[in-house]
Amino acid sequence: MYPNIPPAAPSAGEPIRDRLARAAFELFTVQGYESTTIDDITTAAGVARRTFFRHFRSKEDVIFPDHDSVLDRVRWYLGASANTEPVFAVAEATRLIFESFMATPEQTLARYRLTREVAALRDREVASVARYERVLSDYLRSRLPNTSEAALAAHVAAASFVAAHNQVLREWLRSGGTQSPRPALEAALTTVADLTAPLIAQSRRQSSQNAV
Amino acid sequence: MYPNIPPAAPSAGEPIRDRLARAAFELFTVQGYESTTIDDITTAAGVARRTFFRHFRSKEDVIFPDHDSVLDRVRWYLGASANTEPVFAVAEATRLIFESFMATPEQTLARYRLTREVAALRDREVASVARYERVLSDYLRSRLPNTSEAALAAHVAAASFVAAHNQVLREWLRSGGTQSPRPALEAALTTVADLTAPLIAQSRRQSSQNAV
DNA sequence: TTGAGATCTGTCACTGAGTGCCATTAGGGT
DNA sequence: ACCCTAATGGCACTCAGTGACAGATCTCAA
Repeated sequence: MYPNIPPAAPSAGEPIRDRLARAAFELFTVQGYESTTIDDITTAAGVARRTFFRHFRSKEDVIFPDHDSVLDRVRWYLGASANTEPVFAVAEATRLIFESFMATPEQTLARYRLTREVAALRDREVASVARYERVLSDYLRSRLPNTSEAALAAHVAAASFVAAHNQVLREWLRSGGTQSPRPALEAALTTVADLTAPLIAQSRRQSSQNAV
Repeated sequence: MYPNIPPAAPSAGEPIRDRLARAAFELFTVQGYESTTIDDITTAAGVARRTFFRHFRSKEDVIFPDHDSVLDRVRWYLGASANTEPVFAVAEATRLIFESFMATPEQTLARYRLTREVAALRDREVASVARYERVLSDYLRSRLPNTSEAALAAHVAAASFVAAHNQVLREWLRSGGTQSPRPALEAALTTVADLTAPLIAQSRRQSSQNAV
């Protein structure tokens, strides 16, 4: 005799974490994010309510799976790029981020549809992006002299790369993920690299301290 | 006979909304954000719990007062700038945003101290900033041809101005608000304007459609 | 002064997210 | 069979946020 009747949904040897994520996505898209409770999700996945919070920190977390691991990979790459041209390294880091979204296109698309409608999820997405921007600007600052001009250049360059990334990703998402976005990404990265390279180079040269 | 005994704290004719905000700031800084409940705030302000949510949408909202009205002012200004040079208008809009923070310096400083320590508040701050960036890029897009190069230029320029704004504000906050940040802001705006003006100008010229 | 209408507040009950604690179960190795 | 560990179920609890209703306050008009 089993303590729980297994759920009707197909869920053979699928890990509980995946079952929860799949159930959550389905319910969110069908009946909306706010009107889906954790109880709905866990019931659909055939597990106890408490188990949900052992796999995801919050209800929002089930939508944003592995930003942390991507962040770690980006940090690791930049940590190993101490002798690379800074702007080149940041461009490559941006590619890493972009490819992490393209690794699971259908999930990225589903998340995009949700974030367009739910303000809380949009804000969460924005917060994740800000973390990437932070990693990029921290790296650039580490490669530049400790002046406020250099700090400004680092932040502007990081923000520009992230903006380019987002713009290409958004356009791909809006198109429904039809064509490959990589050529557009390369074009955007080239534009931003050409734009920011002089700014970074200039702030590297001057050891003359700060401003105003 | 009064239905409630007035609280010990001085709170004569002060509007309830201000009483709540003041009590919240004090409690947050003394005993931390998470360990302060709405009950703590309303008890300190001498009002009912329900009243808090009539003045603020959420617990976080009490920290971020009037972003909406600032957004409206920025939108209004940009709406009236249909004949201004786009980059100049965005620079002026950035000044508007910056001055809205400088209008209440001590509150801006207190909020900064809180956002440094509480992740939820930091994310909220980031979301607010993203809304400003959105307004700027929407304006730029409205002033540019409908090509993907122009969209990219608009987003990169908007992100650059916002990054410059944030960098100057952060440096002023870190310094404890000692000197006037306006010269640094002007220098940063000049840098970013010089950087993005060619990008915007180029995307205005070409009516040749899109890329890739 | 009085009364009608609108606005604000107090009170209560409720939903739902998230946490702490403990018992139970499953699996793995000895 | 026996431990040991990790994962799950179940329960109780705190707290944010909302809905509904009653009471209080204010304004304006007659």
